[in-house]
Amino acid sequence: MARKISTIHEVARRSGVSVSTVSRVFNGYDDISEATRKRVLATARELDYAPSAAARTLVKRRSQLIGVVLNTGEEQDIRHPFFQEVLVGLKHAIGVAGYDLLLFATEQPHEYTRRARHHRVDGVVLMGVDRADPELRKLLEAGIPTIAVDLDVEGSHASYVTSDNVGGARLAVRHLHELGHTQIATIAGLLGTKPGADRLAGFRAELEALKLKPRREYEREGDFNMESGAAAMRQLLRLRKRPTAVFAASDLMAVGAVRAAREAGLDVPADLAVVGFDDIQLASLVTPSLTTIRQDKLGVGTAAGEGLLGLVEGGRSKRSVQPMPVELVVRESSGG
Amino acid sequence: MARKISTIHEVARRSGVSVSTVSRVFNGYDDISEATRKRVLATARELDYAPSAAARTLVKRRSQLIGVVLNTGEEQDIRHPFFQEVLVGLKHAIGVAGYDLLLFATEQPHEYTRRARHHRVDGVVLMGVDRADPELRKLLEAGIPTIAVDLDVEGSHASYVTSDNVGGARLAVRHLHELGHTQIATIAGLLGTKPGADRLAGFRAELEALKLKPRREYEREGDFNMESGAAAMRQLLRLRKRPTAVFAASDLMAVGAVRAAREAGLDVPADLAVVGFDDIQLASLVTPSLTTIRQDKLGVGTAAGEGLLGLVEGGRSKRSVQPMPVELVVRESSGG
DNA sequence: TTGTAAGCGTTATCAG
DNA sequence: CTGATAACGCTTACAA
Repeated sequence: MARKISTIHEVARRSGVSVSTVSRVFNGYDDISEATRKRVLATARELDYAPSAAARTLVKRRSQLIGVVLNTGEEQDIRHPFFQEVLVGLKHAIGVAGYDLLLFATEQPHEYTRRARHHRVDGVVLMGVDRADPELRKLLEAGIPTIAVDLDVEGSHASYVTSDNVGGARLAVRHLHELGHTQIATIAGLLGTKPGADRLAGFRAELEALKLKPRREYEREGDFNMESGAAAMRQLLRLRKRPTAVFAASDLMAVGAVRAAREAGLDVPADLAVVGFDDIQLASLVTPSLTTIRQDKLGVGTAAGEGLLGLVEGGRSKRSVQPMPVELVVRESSGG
Repeated sequence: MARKISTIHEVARRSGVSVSTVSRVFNGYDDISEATRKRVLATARELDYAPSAAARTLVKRRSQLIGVVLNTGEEQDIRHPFFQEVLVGLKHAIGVAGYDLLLFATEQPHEYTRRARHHRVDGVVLMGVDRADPELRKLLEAGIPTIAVDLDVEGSHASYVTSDNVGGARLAVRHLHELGHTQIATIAGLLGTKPGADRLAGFRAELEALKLKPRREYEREGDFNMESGAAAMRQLLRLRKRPTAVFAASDLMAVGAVRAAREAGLDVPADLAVVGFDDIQLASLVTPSLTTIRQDKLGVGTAAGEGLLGLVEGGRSKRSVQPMPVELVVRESSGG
């Protein structure tokens, strides 16, 4: 039933011109008489003609496609609403520039460099990719413009975008300090990830800036998920000098921490102040609502898209990596 | 820096065979001597050869690409984690079959039929598309295999997938009834959408099956979001004979309803039992935790992918539309 | 079992 | 301003 797709030849024939003329019209050249342009456009509309992306890619050697690697780990990443919003921002940014997104789906574990070449994508966005992924090196070596999210890759054709994790962590600690807390602990995210490491760094930096005594036992590593937050909190509560405030590197861990504290008979925020990170939807809906550091997820996606287009079109965009601004959102859990 | 992409000709030359032989090897034909196959594969690996998708698409007239229309409305859809999970399921299902996803990003409002032809996608998945979208008709007429999510399109090359909304609503009502409730209200979703309409239909059907008296004033329409749930609840509470239980057609509306009830001084579930729909992440994390109808979002995505591949590869898959099973998850808000 | 050659639908170069 | 024509990289009869 699929109506036959019409080609440039038909448009040419039906409007009495050559294919090159049609091609020129469709590529916006201006050395075309207004009359023929109109005629061509008209018959094209009649035939519902759409140029073949494949043919075009073949000769122009670029596809107007941006490849997206979205590692949806067994369970973890999927649950994280983060990527969805980033994707929306990305889609918008590259859409206005006339590109479409190619989401690599084929299951070959991590063969994305080959697939990028296969489709001749003009650039690649990496999301949820592990820094240890061996494909990463291959991709960078291939010279394909690349932007990673939350992973610090750099090179002449590669860059990354991430939120201001250090600044956000400092904001959180400062907030707690202003509330009078001096025994502030942290539940860090996976330290193998850039956000995990940076948020811990920010935590330490602000402690130092505030001249608060750093204590190793006040630093616990989680995996960004709720259960790990609860586990870490239980350990913190076992300390002889337990913290009165805790900065969790994700909202989910913060929720876990709150639960663990309550199970131990503590009141949040009266006995324990908690600050999270991300400002995911549930942050405002749990009880107590979560004070947190808001990431601009849409903005991260937009920045990734624009940064990538810079690399793709403008040659290397020398613009250094600018972390995306974050914002402290005060709610109940910190008692602020 | 981008290393030149090697072509089939180079592979052919370097391994001393013709291009057609290389082509045969890569297309898995078996009329190739084991010796040459090995040789070809070896040099291909050496050159890091990846066949050109564009060239292949041009001659085979199919792209191994599935187009995805993901309407991320100004705010609403984005916030809904639903699509992310469906996308993951879809990606997996079509990935194992060797397809990739093409996410239409270009901003032309709804020109997706043209874009589908432009890229010669083998099929299209529609998500978040409005039933009134004029492009919808064009797409179906174009004869491109299409599967919609939560939108009942049908045709020789089109079908859809959705959860068992009617059954889910009935489950919810029955649960409330078993708990002793007889004054059960509903906060429906947008009735212009398939899930909204079906959940209301299920609500009514179960009421009738249970021989409960239907009351028009116990039916309120929301828009799936929290605030609309709260607003609807406030109205329900104003009735002289207020309901003792309410089935909300989304978890977000259920949360809104709970809040409104509490603001009115009612206790949930003691004074009012609430059941939601979806089982999004926050359902288990709010207080009280939400009794709800769980949708298998991943399953919806997988079903969409498999159904589409059926249409694409097997010709029209005559399999009638099977709603995806849902499940009652009992938590605190219903007092169950 | 393998090679030759004609497309697939565009764009780009070169004439006119 | 417009038309031929040679690529672009691959698949597929058709030969050998």
